[in-house]
Amino acid sequence: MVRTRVIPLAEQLLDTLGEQGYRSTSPRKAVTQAIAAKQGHFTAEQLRQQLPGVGRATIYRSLKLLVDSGALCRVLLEDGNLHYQLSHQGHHHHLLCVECGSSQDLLGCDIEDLLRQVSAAHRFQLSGHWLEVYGRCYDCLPKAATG
Amino acid sequence: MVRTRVIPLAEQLLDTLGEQGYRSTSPRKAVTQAIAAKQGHFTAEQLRQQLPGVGRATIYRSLKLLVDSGALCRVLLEDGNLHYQLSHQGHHHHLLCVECGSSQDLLGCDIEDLLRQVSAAHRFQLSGHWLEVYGRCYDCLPKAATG
DNA sequence: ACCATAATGATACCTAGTCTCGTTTAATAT
DNA sequence: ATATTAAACGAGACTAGGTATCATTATGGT
Repeated sequence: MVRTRVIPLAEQLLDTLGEQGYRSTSPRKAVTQAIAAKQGHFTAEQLRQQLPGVGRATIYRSLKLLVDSGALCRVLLEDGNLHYQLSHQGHHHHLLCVECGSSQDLLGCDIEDLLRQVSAAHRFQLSGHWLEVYGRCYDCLPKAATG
Repeated sequence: MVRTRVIPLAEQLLDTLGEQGYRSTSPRKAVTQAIAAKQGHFTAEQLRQQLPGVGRATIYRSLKLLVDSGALCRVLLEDGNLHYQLSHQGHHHHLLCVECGSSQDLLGCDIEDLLRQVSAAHRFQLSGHWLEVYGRCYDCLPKAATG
């Protein structure tokens, strides 16, 4: 069994940018570190409050680069707010916990198949879709019941 | 066969508001008429441009009332913009044509079932979801092919 | 160490929407 | 028909979230 070196997440994110020819600047380090320290999803605004030394434009620029590079993905919460979270795989959906903000990835599920069938039945040429699923994760069920 | 009187759509919308105790004012008439004349989805901004005589706040207020009353529903487009459209049924999803802006309702499909199964498998208590499907309707396929 | 240029932050701006408040108007009572 | 009064209105201030501009700074290659 080969033990691969565990690259800290922040470094990984920075490397992703590096691979695409983007420089490794100190604001970007701050942003990637802040992101790496997060659990679950977060907003640009949260990041901004956490990094008062980094300009607003820089934060939005960094988020955009990371989304474009596939390292982050955007998720839309029930309240209509846009959040970001680490993206571990290609296209997939999320079970978003409304209680603790965690999310589980929904991999290899049959939703795409179903959508393909349904679209075909409506003579509709499918080009994309957006799905978010809201609820409570197992850890948060007790809270919801007693709280 | 009973032939029911066809109530013009604008009147229907106004009646919906009336049933809930809201007054039938001339700005509201203008808004419901503009909506009734639309095909497919539209933004608050489009409505605003079409009705320069109606105040911004009034347009947003009317939209909110109509959404709350169930006559309209909100749809989120691929570009992240919020649109509105007539809502013919309860909770359902839409096949949104990115070409002409029309939409087909997806009724009685199995997506909810699938989501319930998947959630259960992840020990996740489902409370809601948001799904939009993008593509081209049958009428727009030729355009996409030749254009 | 130098240099070209990518990246930055301050700030102005923009879009989409909400809030406030003095005025108008619809629906009801007279 | 008129008076009454609360609902609804519009103007405009304000907010949140995000983008554009541009002079300055810092990075990475030489």
